[in-house]
Amino acid sequence: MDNVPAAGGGGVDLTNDRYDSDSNHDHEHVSLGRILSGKRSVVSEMDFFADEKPAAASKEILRVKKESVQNEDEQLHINLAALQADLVKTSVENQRLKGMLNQMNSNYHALQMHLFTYMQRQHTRRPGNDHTQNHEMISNGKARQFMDLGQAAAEKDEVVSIQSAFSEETRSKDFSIVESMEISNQKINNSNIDLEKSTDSDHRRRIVERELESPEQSTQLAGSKNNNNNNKVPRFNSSRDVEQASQTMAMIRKARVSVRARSEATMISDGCQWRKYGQKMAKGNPCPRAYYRCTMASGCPVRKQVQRCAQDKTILMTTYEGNHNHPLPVAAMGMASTTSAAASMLLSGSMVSTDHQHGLIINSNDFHDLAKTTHHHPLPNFSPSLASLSASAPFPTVTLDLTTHNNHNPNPNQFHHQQMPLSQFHLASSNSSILPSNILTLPHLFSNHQTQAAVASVSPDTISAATAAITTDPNFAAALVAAITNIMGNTHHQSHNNNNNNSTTRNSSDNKNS
DNA sequence: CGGTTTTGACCTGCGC
DNA sequence: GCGCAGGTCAAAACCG
Repeated sequence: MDNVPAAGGGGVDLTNDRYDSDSNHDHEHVSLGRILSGKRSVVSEMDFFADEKPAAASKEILRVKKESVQNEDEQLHINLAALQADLVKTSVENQRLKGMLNQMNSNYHALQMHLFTYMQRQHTRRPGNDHTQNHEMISNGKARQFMDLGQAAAEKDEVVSIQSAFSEETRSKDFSIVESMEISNQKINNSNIDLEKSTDSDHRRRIVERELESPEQSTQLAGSKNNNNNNKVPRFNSSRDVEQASQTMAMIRKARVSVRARSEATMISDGCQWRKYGQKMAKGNPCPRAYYRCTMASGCPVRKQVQRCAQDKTILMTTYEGNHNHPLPVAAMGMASTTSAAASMLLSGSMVSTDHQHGLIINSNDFHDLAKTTHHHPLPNFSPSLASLSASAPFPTVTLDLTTHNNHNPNPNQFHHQQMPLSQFHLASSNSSILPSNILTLPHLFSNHQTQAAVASVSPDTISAATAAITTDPNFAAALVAAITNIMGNTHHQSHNNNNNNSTTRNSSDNKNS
């Protein structure tokens, strides 16, 4: 290219002046043929002066060059048009997402404020209440309010109206998080109004019971926005339901977040300080399981278990349990929101609907909505490649499997072949030889290409840090409330069905340390 | 010397 | 009631 004189340039004029009188077309063709056939490998300025018909040749070169440039222009225009079309589509999608985000955001915060007010009121009405975490909740503001749902749930007959907003009925296909929050808001509102009028706890209890016994009223409270939701409003019309709700809340306190990630290290650093307090040989796994306790603050209840996968020893399984009772360091908080959003989305009944034939379906588009709604900042470059929710384990366990795409795959092109359809994917019993059979698998929550790339590039350390932070995120408990009540119905059925396949089934071997 | 790790003993829950 | 397995305790060892 550099060797070709510019069209209309001085070089061309110069050759024309010099060789204008000669018009040997054969020679011209020979020269052109040589040029076009590439036999003259380099068309330099020196070549033009040496040739008998450089002017004609250069014109032809210019013509060819011009055609080439035109072709490139056409190609550019096509690409530009495609880009512009993509931009328009993206813009439209952004507008739609913004609208959804705003709506969810406002509802979410309204619910937070109502719940906070409600629980604060309960706290102040019980002078003997020594719930330290309640105190923290009040002192730290709304950031911690959801962390205490578990404690609050101990007062089951007072919190049940909140629970009911996250009923199992959220499994219904068209039951959105916004609707759930609206119902919660209105029910909490109603409870607050009644409670303000009441002066004694018995009266308050009667009010809650009245609410439980009159689901139709609650339905009306949920508003007439969507009549189809009338039959989706929670119904706690028996003491058994209340007891079940109480059990659900107890489970929440025992909820776990588990992460599978590839790592050579014995324990991946997650920004927190841990002290090992035990090690055991677990059944069916030659690798010992290590038990760690958070030592960043005295009395922090968070514990974690670290164990290598029996089938693939490059996979490190880290399970977190409990909520930190202290602020997390930046290192641990960096990716917290995204992972928390993943857990929230996974657990949120609003995102999961029921296909009675195939199990649960989750809409991948909703993840980003919820992530932005609950965390108010762009997603870090972290996403779990696979998440699952154990329904039959003793404790509800969210498992984020980051090994599927966060592997050492030498061929990045295979990446895309592994992807599930972008819009929806089924949650079905896992046949994986690594994942426990009792864990419901949500294949790939994050299906856009950007997040796929992020998954491919994220480091195990970061993953672990993010997961540890899940347990500290105030939204996590809230999401658990929704999710566990959501899956309770399924849980009971599936736990019965899966009892014989439970991965925690014990064998007769003695794994005790000796 | 204080904090952490190791490791055998102990506790608890569950199934038979 | 017994055995098994998971989980925790706590004394000793280890480490910086």
